[in-house]
Amino acid sequence: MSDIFTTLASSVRRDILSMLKERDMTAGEISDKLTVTKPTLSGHLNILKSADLVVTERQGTTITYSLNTTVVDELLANLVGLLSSKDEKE
Amino acid sequence: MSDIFTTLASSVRRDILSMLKERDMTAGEISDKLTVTKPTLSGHLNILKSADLVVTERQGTTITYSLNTTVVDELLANLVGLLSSKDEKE
DNA sequence: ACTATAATTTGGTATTTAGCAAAATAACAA
DNA sequence: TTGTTATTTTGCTAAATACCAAATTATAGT
Repeated sequence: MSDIFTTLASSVRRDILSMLKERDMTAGEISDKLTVTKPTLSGHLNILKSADLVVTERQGTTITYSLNTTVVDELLANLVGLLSSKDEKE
Repeated sequence: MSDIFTTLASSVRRDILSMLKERDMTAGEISDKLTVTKPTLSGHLNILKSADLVVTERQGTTITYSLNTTVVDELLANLVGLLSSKDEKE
């Protein structure tokens, strides 16, 4: 729960998540859409993977990244728990 | 929208938001509950204020902090927009 | 004006993070 | 095994962030 927020603190990583929300993509395809170099992108992908927000599957020389929808849904539930409510007194 | 995530990246700031979710508190009261020094806390409160997540009201020498519930609700809506859905094809 | 209390600002150091180029690894084909 | 493509790891520098102590501001009481 804790490091998910630091994971989301980067706009590059948020952009990646938005793209993967639409469709699965290889690292190269993601790289084509962003301005950072491939090594930099690879670092971001690693962070997303460590946070369990994405999963990977290798097909030959390419690696396809996809959203881990289960964890993303959990994250949203946690966010709502963190910030909403407060309705106890009114 | 962008810097709200960097604002939430700090556990100290998330703790402050959780506390303010329960009740309004002065800077001193918040400080009593946390391990950081007052100057450090003041910096965090400034960041929360700049992100429009909290509002302040001075009463004499004390300053009371409260959640800006309007903006917090907007934030939650944006988060859901960023991460959920993807249901277009299924 | 003087003192006390609450909170913030200033100035500085240390840790973390993001970024790149160059080198390395993985899978495959010839 | 040599070469090619896709991706990652390594090594490094620059920028951002967090933290604290000391100094400062703001308000109220005497």
